[in-house]
Amino acid sequence: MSCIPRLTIMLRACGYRMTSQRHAILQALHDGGHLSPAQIYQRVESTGMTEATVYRTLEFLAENGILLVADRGNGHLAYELSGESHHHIICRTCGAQMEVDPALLAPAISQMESETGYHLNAGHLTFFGLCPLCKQKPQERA
Amino acid sequence: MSCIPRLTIMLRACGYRMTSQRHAILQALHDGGHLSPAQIYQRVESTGMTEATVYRTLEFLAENGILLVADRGNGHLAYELSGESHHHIICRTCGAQMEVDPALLAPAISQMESETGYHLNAGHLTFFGLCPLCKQKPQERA
DNA sequence: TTCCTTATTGATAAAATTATCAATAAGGAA
DNA sequence: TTCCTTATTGATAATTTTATCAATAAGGAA
Repeated sequence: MSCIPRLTIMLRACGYRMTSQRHAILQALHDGGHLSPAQIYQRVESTGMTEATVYRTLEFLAENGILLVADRGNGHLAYELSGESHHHIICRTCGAQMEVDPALLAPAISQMESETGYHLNAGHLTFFGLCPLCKQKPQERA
Repeated sequence: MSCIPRLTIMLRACGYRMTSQRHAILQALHDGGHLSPAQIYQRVESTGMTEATVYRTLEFLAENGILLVADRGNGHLAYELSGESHHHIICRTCGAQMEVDPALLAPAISQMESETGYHLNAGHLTFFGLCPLCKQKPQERA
C-alpha cells in the first residue's frame, strides 16, 4: 500500500513502468505474504489479468529485487515482498516451518563477502532438517 | 559408481528398490555434477526411460536425501549428488558463479540449531549478489 | 492536453512438469 | 529356482510454465 509510490519511482528511474497489473500483484503479496504463482493468480484473476502476465511479472519483480523467491521444498517456488528479510527452516518429515532471524547469518555472510569479494544481498534462504519432535520419534515413512 | 551398492542397501532397508532407471540417473549425476531435469533426460534417453520417470525419480531421490536440490536463480531447479556438500554464489548481473566452502556456514548453522531445536542437514544453498567486477561497473541493464 | 515511443499486456501456441492407472519387474519367501 | 507381493515404470492426459507476436497503454515531450 504505502510502498507502491516508492516502487513506481524506482521502476521509472530504470525505464520501466508501473502498471495496474504490477500494482495488483504487489498488493496481493502485501496482503498475502508468501504466495505461489497459482495463489497470486487466484487473487488477481478478477482484474482479467492473464496467467502469463502473472508469471512474467513475478520474474520481472524478482529480477529487480522487489520480490524474493523461496524454495518451498516441494519443487515449487513461492514469492514474497523483499524488505522483511527472513529465512525458513522446514522439517523434512512433518513439514513444520519456522522463521529464522537473518541476523543469525550476518556473521557468516560478511565472512563470505570478505573471502569471495562478492557483495551479497540476502535473499530468502530455506534450510531443511528435523524439527524437535521428529528428531525424537523413530523416523516414520512419509 | 562405487556408491551404488551402498545406496542399494540403504533403499532396500526402507522398503524401496534399486532399479535400472534409478541407477542410470545416479550415474548421470555422478558424471555430470550439477544437472537440470532436461539435461539428465538427455543423458538417459537412450535407455528408453520416460521423462515422467526422470522427474519422479529425481523427486524420490531428493526426498530421501540422496540428491540435493539447488535453486539456479532462473526459476528452475538443478540436482546433484549429496555428499559433496557446498554452496553457490551467483552474480545477479553477469551470472558468474562460484563455490562456497560449507565450513563458512557451520557456526551460523550450529547457532541456528541451538536456538531453534531443529537438527539441520545442510542442503545446497544459493546466495545472490554482485561479483567483484559488477560491483564496480555502473549497474547496466540486463 | 495531444502525440509518440516503446515497455507491457493478452492471446495463443509450445514446452515443461505433474497426476492417473494399468502393466511390469524387484526382491523376499518357499 | 519359482511364486507372490507390491514398488516402480510407461503411456497418457492434465496442469503448469514459458515463448511469440501483434495490440495496448504508460509516461515523457511538445
